[in-house]
Amino acid sequence: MGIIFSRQCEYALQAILHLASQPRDSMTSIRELAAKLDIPYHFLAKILQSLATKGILNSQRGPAGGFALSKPPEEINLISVVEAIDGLAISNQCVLGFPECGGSNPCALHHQWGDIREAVQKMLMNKSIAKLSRETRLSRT
Amino acid sequence: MGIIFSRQCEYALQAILHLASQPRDSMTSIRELAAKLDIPYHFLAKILQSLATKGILNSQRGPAGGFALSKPPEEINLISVVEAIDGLAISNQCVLGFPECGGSNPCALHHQWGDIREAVQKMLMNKSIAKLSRETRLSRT
DNA sequence: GTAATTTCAGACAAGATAGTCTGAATATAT
DNA sequence: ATATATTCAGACTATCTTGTCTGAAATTAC
Ligand code: SF4
Ligand code: SF4
Repeated sequence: MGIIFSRQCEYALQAILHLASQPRDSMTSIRELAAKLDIPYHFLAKILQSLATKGILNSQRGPAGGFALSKPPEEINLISVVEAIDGLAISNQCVLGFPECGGSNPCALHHQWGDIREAVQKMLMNKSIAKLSRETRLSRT
Repeated sequence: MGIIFSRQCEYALQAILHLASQPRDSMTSIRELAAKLDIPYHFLAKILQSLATKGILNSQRGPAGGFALSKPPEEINLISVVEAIDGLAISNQCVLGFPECGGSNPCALHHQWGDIREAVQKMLMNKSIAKLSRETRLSRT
């Protein structure tokens, strides 16, 4: 697992970020993505397939086929990607791992963690792929 | 894995929290801790041993033996526990999982994630076990 | 000194996540 | 039609995390 997202989720974000930098009408193959991003081919394949069935990507078979964003990058925010791969545990579960404690009788950490969690969610919701891609291109070669 | 800390780390925090609620000079056995917190006995044993070798807990063998905090709970902050179990990855690694990117040419997420990361660290550093235990006792039964 | 109770140490098993492999289905180009 | 390039589907392996088991070493009580 990555630091906060699963490995799969990290790969998904990286891939989508790359797709956003490509011309909107073109398809990008797994082969190319895997090579550029240095992600295991077949592992990436599964992740992309999963994103396709969830409606985030379009897929096209055959030569010149591949994947592309299903919506303009302005309309895709990070949280929808995270949710598609990792689910919503990050929004609900307890940081300390206490089993029976939804927050009805919150401990000291709950509020402070709540603030942080909110910040994360806001960040993920407000950041569209478009924004992120634009800013990323500025700084990463 | 838990949501942000490993399962081990969650258990460690729970155990330490419980130890902080016990009289300072008494020892608490693994058996008792495992039962009260509903944590697998031998798994907890390893975690406590690990915390003992790292100097966070004292241990005592034989009947009436067990574990106790090595320092008054005011002097133990959460981050030292997290560091002992999970290491410092949370402080250093990239959220997106990009390999070669320590932040020298940061992407758009880096700064925002940086803010959040700082908030987490501040929270973990400022919250002593004593504080947390006190406030926890108020709200949990 | 013997029995009981505990931590300590390390091997082992189970489960989850990550990654690999093979082949079928589909689309394109010649 | 045939060859080629791709996604699609699913079984399989590897690795890491979590959890279990067994027995030794230490301490206390009698
Ligand atoms: S109140 Fe504390 S223990 Fe309960 S869910 Fe919130 S952070 Fe976890
Ligand atoms: S700049 Fe972006 S990609 Fe690089 S370490 Fe920071 S968050 Fe990760």
